[in-house]
Amino acid sequence: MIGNLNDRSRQILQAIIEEYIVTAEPVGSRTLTRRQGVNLSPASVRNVMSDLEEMGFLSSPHTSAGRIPTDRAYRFYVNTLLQVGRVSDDHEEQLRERLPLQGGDASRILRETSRMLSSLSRYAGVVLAPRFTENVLRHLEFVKLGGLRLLAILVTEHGIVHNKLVELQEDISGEELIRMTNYLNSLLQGLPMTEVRRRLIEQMQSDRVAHDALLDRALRLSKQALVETEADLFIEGQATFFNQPEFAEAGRMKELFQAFEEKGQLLQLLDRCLAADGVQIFIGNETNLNPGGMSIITSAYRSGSRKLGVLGIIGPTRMGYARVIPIVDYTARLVSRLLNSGEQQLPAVT
Amino acid sequence: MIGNLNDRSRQILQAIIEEYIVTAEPVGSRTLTRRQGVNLSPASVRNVMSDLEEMGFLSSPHTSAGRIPTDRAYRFYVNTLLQVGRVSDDHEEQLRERLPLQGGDASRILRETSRMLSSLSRYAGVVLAPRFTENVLRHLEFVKLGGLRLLAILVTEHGIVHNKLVELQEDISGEELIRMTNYLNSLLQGLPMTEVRRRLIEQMQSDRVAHDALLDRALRLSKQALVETEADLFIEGQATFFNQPEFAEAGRMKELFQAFEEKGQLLQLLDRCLAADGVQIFIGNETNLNPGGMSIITSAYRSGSRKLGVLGIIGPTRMGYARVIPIVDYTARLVSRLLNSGEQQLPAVT
DNA sequence: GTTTGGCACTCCTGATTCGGGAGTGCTAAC
DNA sequence: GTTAGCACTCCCGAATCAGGAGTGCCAAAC
Repeated sequence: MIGNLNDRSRQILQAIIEEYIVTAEPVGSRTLTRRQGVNLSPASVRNVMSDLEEMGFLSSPHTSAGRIPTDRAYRFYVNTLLQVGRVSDDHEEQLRERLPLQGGDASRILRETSRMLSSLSRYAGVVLAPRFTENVLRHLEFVKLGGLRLLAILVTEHGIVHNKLVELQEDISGEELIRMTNYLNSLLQGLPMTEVRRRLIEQMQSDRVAHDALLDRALRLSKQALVETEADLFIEGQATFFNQPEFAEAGRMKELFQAFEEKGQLLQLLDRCLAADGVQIFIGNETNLNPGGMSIITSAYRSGSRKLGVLGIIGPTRMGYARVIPIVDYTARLVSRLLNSGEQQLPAVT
Repeated sequence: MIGNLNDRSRQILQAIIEEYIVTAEPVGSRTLTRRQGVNLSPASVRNVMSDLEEMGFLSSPHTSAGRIPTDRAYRFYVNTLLQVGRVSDDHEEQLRERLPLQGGDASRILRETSRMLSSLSRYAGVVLAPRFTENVLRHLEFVKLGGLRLLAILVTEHGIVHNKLVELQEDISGEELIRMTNYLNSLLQGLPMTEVRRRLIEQMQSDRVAHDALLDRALRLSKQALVETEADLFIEGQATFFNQPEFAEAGRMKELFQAFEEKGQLLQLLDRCLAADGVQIFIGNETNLNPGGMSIITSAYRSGSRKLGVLGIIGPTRMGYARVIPIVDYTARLVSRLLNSGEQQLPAVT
């Protein structure tokens, strides 16, 4: 049934969608004919619109209003009508210039990415930081704090730092700590996190460890430190939703912001996005987000073939897809490069 | 002029404020007399109200509406009328139970604190993480990432971790790195950050360093790593503002959320709060926040006599001060204890 | 047979009107 | 000093109304 549209219907559907994206008002036949590119009488357009409505591409808020596109229409639009261009030179320049933050560690770059996504798209930007478990361990360090508290610091390949507090039952000397750290690093460095866990358990049963209480303790401590933490999620530009008339109603807006604060739904959705390749687009109800009427456009950033995380933008379903898709696409590529190589133009140190 | 109020005026002012805090509607003389505790006729009340208005404690939105308290009234209320109780047992229990997060590092505890502040007060919670510069350095570590990138990790006394990326001009061996790290730690550990900088510069001019290129390099690297980062600020429960009728208007709400996203103003304000002792209250315009009509109640959390950061709540000026002040006060004490000693009930490790 | 003009009808929207309610200030009586 | 009474003000919500934009359908035109 989809795609079962002749040229004229497509043209009109496209015109309606694009008009609606700009005005946020139901589009009437008359309005449409005034648009450049539609050379038909209102009555003809009405016939086509009526068909489109029957096919589920349009709906009317009430009898004598214009039509608005359904989720299905947007889906069709994105899949077959839309032609995506390249990112504009200006946007490209801004991204290349502002993303490689001076002395920025990975989290700061990701947060700034979220800001940039928002400011360029004029919707909200989202960046899901690399899942801890999907990463390669670069370094493991224990730092003694006051009392019996020990801070475990884990650094992944791409400079993402995680830390976790563990409480000791009995004190440990500085030398023991160093020995532990050395042992663990030689054991675990360079392993993907998924491997790390396995290696720990394996090692616990080895002879060497059975005869060395300190090593045993080290393994148990690091197992503690590896408990998965909640994923970091940067959302910036939430306030852009105040510009969208479809969220003008206070109740909707409240729901929206509560969803943003809670993050659970969003994390789930972004996990789905992470699974797929290339630019992902979820439209309206496809997102399963609670206050409906939102779409999300994402792309994974990666290191070689391994996906690190996901970034993109969230806006109303009535969104400038053509404009935004290239931004997301380009940003994902750029961030991939930034996190991987030393492309950052940092002030060098001798 | 302030305090120049007889008993009856005070009683009435208090009644008006408390009524307005609950209803968010201008309070009329008639309404007030129906309130328990006011045994006067509406006409008498009107006389008093008229006086209070002239003194700047009340204002009327228009001729025939009731009166609403001015900032000045709230200030008077907070200073002299209000009697602050203790935090409720239930709240105390919730805080003691949920704040010592399993394996939570300091930032997670602070974020959770912000959430708790919001959920108990039903306003927005804010927590300003310890300023880097106000802290004592516990440990300094360099981790080599891919290429010539080096990740500097700084841990403060209370387990706050900062990290910064620096780019090397020429490669460095693992051994050299260890030597560097050892040297720096022995030099800087235990020093307050303000001292650290001084010590670095002092050391750079010493004989020992002049004859050892590696040490020189180490000093320069750590100087880079010490560039101040923006302070972390956790705001949770922003959506509570949707429940406040005075922010119902979309324009105000938009301004509010933009201010929250931008954080600059808020940081400034919290810095002011950090300067003072005990529970700080800024009312309405005293906050200098952009969308007016907000108040903030804060208290510093500390380590011994040194203040680490500030936490509190932000709500509309029309806020349940009596209810909220004890929450903020207690939370600040609790967080101070949590960050300082090993009071956290973590699963122990042998 | 597609396209189009015409027409009756629907429904939202914004402006206007209007009465009730709540509150005020003033005055005079207690 | 306190209070009852009274005239007046102003907001607020409901009701009304006209205008505009849009629709569906039909019949004529191409």
